[in-house]
Amino acid sequence: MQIKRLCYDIPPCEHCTNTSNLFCSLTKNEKAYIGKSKKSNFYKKGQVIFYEGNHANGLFCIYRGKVKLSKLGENGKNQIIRFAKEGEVLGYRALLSNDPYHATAVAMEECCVCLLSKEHFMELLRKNFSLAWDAIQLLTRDLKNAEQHLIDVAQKTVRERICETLVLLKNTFDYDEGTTTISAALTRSEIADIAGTTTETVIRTLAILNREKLIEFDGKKIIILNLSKLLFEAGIHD
Amino acid sequence: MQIKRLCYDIPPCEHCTNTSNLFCSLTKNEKAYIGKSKKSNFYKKGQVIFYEGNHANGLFCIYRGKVKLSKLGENGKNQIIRFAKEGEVLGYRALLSNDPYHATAVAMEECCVCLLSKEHFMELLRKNFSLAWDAIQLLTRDLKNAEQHLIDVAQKTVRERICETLVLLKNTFDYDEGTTTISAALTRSEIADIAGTTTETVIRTLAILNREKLIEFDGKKIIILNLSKLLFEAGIHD
DNA sequence: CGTCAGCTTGATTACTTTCAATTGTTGTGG
DNA sequence: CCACAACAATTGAAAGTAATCAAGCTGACG
Repeated sequence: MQIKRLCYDIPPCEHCTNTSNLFCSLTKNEKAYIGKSKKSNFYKKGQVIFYEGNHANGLFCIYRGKVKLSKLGENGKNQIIRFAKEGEVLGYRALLSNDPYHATAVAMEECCVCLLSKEHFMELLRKNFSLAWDAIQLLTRDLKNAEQHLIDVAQKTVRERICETLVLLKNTFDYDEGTTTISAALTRSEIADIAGTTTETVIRTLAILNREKLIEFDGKKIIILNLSKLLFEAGIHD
Repeated sequence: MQIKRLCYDIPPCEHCTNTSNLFCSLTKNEKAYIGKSKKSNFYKKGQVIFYEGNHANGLFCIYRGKVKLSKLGENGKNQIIRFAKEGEVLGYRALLSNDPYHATAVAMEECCVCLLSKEHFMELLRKNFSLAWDAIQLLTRDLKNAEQHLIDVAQKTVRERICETLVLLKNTFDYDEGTTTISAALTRSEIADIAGTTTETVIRTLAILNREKLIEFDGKKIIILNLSKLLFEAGIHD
């Protein structure tokens, strides 16, 4: 039972070994303060951590696991906005702008997520410039990514977008130890929801990329055989 | 000569009548501080205020005029990211993340833009929580818009996107006094760069919308005849 | 008055989606 | 452990949508 294993050993925030991108510049005391009313929750694959449109009452910090953030279009179609993994925070945007959550967060695998109280977080934010600064850095990063993603979707062909999605998955989740197998196993329909296309087109395109020896399949997982060619095909020429 | 008229009367920041979305919570003294080394510049239609990729050495604050922010895709095609008008700031994202400008800013008409020194801004930011807070609010707003725009481009048809673009233009620039004529005159190719399509398709679609009595043309400008139907066609059902 | 940029229209082509049908996989309860 | 249900992947054919290419038009401006 993987869930049992996860239950062990969730340290208090001040001893958390995750290098959180939001709390990295806090002192031990500050971390302890923010974690005062920490609640750790477990989610199985597919379970929802929060729903788009619902009231935001806390900050989620991923202790273990991968999470996908998605948003519904007017027509009911899902669009995956971004991913988050160990050490990353969720829902900070909603807290900062005092809006409802703008996206739905779903566990992609067994997850352990800590919920930090809105009050403690906001309190510390007011007093601590470096926390506000880190929040700004996070926002600028997300904004940059969102704008880049926008241009990609608007201008690239489906094939390019799918190649780029594979690169994104590799960068976000890394390879399985010692291989070039992307460590996250997504469904074709999830890949479609990132690239902004349909399941069928993803299947056909992946089959072509496979025939072209750019990728290979290992069960549900995807092995990258030729990363540089994939980058080229994705229209990424840096 | 409109440019001559604009030259008159640019007040120091502490007496600026624009309700800036970034400086609204500053005191007079703080505004004076930030405006210490203010330089006001004039741009004619089509002139570039800053280029994507160039080093960011100051904060631009629009005193008069409208500006478009665009970004190049890998294939060289332009994508208009957003617009800005009187009172809005440009380039704050680059300053905050210490990156180069991520977009190119072009004057859409006669503009007067004040350049505030990076040092004074950053200095005040460090000392003044309410300024940092306003920056956070601005970032969350832009992020929300970017994500919404992403979903629109990814999921809507060209027709929906063009309808939505017209609504966006109306919301951003308002009508000409006492009419339903969108006050900004964009080229078809600019509209295409917002909606993520081609000039020809914009022309064809606008012609159809015209035939359907949703819009009308007044020279280069577009008159909205039926806003609620346009909203519906844009897939905006709030 | 010529030129240049923007606008318009038509015809063709390419790409993607949609629909439909089939097979494969996984997890659950009897 | 098997049967079954639910979900995921696959394949093919048909339909639609928008991009591309090519050509002519219009209006502003030096």
